[in-house]
Amino acid sequence: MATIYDVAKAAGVSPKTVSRVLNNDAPVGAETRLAVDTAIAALGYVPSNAARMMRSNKSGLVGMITGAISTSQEPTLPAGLPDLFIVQGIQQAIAHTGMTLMIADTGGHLERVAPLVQTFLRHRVEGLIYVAEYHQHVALPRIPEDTPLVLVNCFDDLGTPAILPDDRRGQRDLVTRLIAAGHHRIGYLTLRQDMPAGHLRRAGYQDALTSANIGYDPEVVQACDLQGHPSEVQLLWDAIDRMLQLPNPPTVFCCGNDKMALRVYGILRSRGVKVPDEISVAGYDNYRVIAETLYPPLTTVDLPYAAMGVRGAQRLLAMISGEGRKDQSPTIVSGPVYWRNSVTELQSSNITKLKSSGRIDV
Amino acid sequence: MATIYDVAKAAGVSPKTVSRVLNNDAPVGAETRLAVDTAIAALGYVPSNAARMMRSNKSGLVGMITGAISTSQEPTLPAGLPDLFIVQGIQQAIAHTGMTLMIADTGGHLERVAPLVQTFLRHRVEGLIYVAEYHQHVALPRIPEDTPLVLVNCFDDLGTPAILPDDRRGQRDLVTRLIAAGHHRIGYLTLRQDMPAGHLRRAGYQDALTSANIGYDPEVVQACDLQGHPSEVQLLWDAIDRMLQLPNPPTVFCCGNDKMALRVYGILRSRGVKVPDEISVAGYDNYRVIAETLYPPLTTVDLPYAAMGVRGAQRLLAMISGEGRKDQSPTIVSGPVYWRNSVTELQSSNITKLKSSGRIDV
DNA sequence: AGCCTTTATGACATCGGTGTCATGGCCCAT
DNA sequence: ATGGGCCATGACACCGATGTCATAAAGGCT
Repeated sequence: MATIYDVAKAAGVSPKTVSRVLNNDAPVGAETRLAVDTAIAALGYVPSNAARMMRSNKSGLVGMITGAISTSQEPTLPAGLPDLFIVQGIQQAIAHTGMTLMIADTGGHLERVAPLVQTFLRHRVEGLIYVAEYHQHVALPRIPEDTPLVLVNCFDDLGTPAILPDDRRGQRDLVTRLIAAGHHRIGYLTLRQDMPAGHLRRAGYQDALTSANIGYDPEVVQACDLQGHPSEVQLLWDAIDRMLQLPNPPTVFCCGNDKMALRVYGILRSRGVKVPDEISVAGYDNYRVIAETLYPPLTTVDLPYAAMGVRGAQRLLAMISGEGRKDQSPTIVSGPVYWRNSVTELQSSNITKLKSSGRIDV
Repeated sequence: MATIYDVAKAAGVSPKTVSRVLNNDAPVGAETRLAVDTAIAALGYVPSNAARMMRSNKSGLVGMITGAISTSQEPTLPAGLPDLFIVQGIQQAIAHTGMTLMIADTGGHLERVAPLVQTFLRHRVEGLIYVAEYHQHVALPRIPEDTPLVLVNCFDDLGTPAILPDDRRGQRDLVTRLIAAGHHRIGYLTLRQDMPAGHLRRAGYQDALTSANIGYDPEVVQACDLQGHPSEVQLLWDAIDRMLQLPNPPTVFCCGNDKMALRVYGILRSRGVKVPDEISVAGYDNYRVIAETLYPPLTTVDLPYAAMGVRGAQRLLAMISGEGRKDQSPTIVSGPVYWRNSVTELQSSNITKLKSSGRIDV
């Protein structure tokens, strides 16, 4: 690979002048510049970042560690990966500043984080981002104080800056919208309550009911998430059966996520129940392959993964440039409700009001 | 950040001795080694890859460029991203060798490839991988001869090493299996024929018919892919309607991909047709969120994305170490058929025979 | 004309590691 | 005792950029 010395020799100038042409940080004669540019092109010269870094101590690198591109082969784990939109968001925001993103994967093994951090530190990354595959609590090994770190889709006990989805608000917005559409009996098939997403979404469900003065009825709420375990379908089927046989059955099934909604479609139709004519269905995540492909398309709440990635990168970049290093408050990102045809409007009286509040997407 | 000189001073030895301890490339006295290790720990020293690279000219970096993590915001494009399993495979194989993966994204704009390559070259990557989001032909800008390049999920006219899915064989295997299960009238809702996947899969469908001495009937084959255009559902609906009303209707619908199969489930059930009791459905891709979540689970062909990633990385690593640099033949990776409950066995006479041939997964 | 500023360029040191070579003990076989 | 070989260590140059300083020519001002 050609070096700056080769270029200098070919152009008949000093290496320093070549450097000046490259960086445009000092005036260079037009003729000289031309000679240098010609030599660069002829030799196919590309400056070495390593050498540049030796002096400037700026690597232009950001490291990202994730379990999201899970390397694990265990089929028990969810294999969805829309969470990779987070990576997309980060990439986009990082590239925008001319920095380069290095990525590494833990394969779900937290003990692999430390060596990966070590590798990144060797490359003198200017910051680190840790991305979790779903909203969760994490305990990372300690990372040197002077390397900024941002957590995305997860949080820890140390007040490390975190970017989190606003599950509670999202679910509240959706249910509020359902109520506005005339649904006052809202079945809720929840995720596991020991996961932040499950717990927060359910809280949002209750928030919406409370605001609308609708009582919370445990009869129409049931956890149906066994994390992909085969008996999950049976559990769902039974829950739906039970709720439909109530004297006052739900007019809509609100599902813990879109994947569950996909199952619910299948179950309802297998029972000969029409969606949405006889019962409405809503999901959560705006997992597009499901939500947009289902027929009818699914009403759901956007899990703003791409935006979270962008915000995470932005927050990291700010920390790199010295801003807000001590700010420990998490950044909560909320996504809009996507209102599609899986939900029937039972009455449209007060929807206009909601729309003008700006929280509802059409 | 501490340097090797700081460590040397703290340990009372020369920098070179510290280097020897770090690399274990020459004998060091036990006492000295201890002193150095202590100093390293005390100072939190991490060697600089940049400095190391200056001498050795080995960066330990591999660059990956992709349109797969598409940055584009255009909702017209598919937003599925199981193709990111390719990234997972690559990451896994690269990490295994101790190298580090840098990634960049074109956002679907081919003209952004050149500057990204430039960035990678500055970091002196030892090889490059280009990943496409779906099986396609590409024309990349020229890349310096001495930097190995591997294409994954795409190919070009220059004989650049490529890793491709065996769409033809996959579809042939699936249809062969359908025929063995007694399905002799096989409806095929294809992808666009101008895309390699569409064309090859259809060829595989014909291969299987031919082998089984079943005539190809254009009446039961129809392209139903408008790449997410809204009228796609209508097109599918009409095609299904038409085929079901034939005097001799199909006993199974073979779909161009799993996403289409998901739609077909919805359409069939909306028409009151039971899957699989009244008609069977098969997909392609083994897009797990769909295939495993659908009820009943979908029979499909695995698109071996993770394996393709691994193979791509392996091929690149081989080229980096000088092997097979001139080999222009593409690596074709095939995935197994996943036989699930969406297909009814009309007759099971000769299935055992097929199973023992090893091509069928149970 | 004389001085100061600006422009254009080069010499040289430096960043943090590692390859090369040299050096001084020590052990062992002759 | 003595020369050869191994062990343990250090001095020094070098990788490829760039920051600092020096220098020379050109242009502007009094």
